[in-house]
Amino acid sequence: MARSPLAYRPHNHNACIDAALDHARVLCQQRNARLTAIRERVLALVWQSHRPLGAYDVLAELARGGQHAAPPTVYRALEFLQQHGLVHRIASLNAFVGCSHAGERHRGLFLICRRCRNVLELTAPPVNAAVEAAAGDAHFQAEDVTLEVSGLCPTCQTEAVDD
Amino acid sequence: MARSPLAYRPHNHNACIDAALDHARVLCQQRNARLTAIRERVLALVWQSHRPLGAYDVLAELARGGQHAAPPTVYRALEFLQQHGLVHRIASLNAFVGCSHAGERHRGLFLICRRCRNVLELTAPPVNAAVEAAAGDAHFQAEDVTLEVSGLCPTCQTEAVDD
DNA sequence: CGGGAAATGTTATAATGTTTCATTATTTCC
DNA sequence: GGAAATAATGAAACATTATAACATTTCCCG
Repeated sequence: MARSPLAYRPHNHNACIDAALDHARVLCQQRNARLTAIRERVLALVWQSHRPLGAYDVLAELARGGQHAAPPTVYRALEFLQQHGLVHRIASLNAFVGCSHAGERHRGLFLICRRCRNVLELTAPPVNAAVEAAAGDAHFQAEDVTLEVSGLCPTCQTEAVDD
Repeated sequence: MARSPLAYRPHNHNACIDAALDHARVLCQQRNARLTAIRERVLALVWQSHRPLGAYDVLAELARGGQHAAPPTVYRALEFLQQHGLVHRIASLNAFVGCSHAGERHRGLFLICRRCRNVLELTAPPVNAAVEAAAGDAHFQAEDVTLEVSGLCPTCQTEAVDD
């Protein structure tokens, strides 16, 4: 049997964070975008886990680190990170998650476990093709796609009692 | 060339509303669900157009009709309507739209025009199949799917200057 | 170094959604 | 029909998420 995706298994998550930060630094340098201290800090916080983090959770984490900030600061940082494809907003949760395909130009599909709340981001070309086709049939010009699937991850299926 | 979908064209919209209300009444009767005055009123308001309506918009419309109501009233009505598949919540807009496939047990796909804000609901089995397949590959047990496509509807494509 | 753009700080407020408890309506069952 | 149980609504307060507006600082570039 295949192993569960990384996001759903225990793993050395510091490696995830470091990789994401390194990647972000490179990307921003290439684009002449300024990955300032706050932006980097917010990115690190979002990557603290594979669970989406609300803007006010980020705020609270900043405060825990002794860094006072007001909502606009966090929203601005998140907006920057989104624009550069470093985080995604999960509309169904009003929360943000690190992008695991940063820089790749992709259309993400998110598998959100309702039990452990971990999120796995997939790139599924057949899904995108099918969506494009459906939109095309309706003569609709697609720009952005929000595709979020809620359910149970492999780990939680085995123990879910239906909570 | 095929005509645009109904939602994007001028049409006798009162017919939409009436059909939706009739359909809702029948469905609720079959299910022993109580389509109370408020619920029916909210459903009618949501169907006022093919544009999603926010909960507070519904509230304002109720007020315009002389009917005082507090937020929970509206949220409760919307929740009931959702549970019975009579309206859908559009997560990316925090708003609600009438379901055009009420009672059919379906998984909707929403085409949201960013210019005129009309929404067309589609049922696209190939899309659902592709999503299921992608989730299955990740051993993920899908329950709910949020699939919202933002872009330009046929009508607005011809005149969109990029606003 | 100085001028301009970008980023951040700060305060206030808007928009969206929920909790809680009281009250009223509706069904059920004798 | 009438009492008990259940479902629905009313009402007030509050929690959460997001933005507006304007002042200040930082950074880049010449």
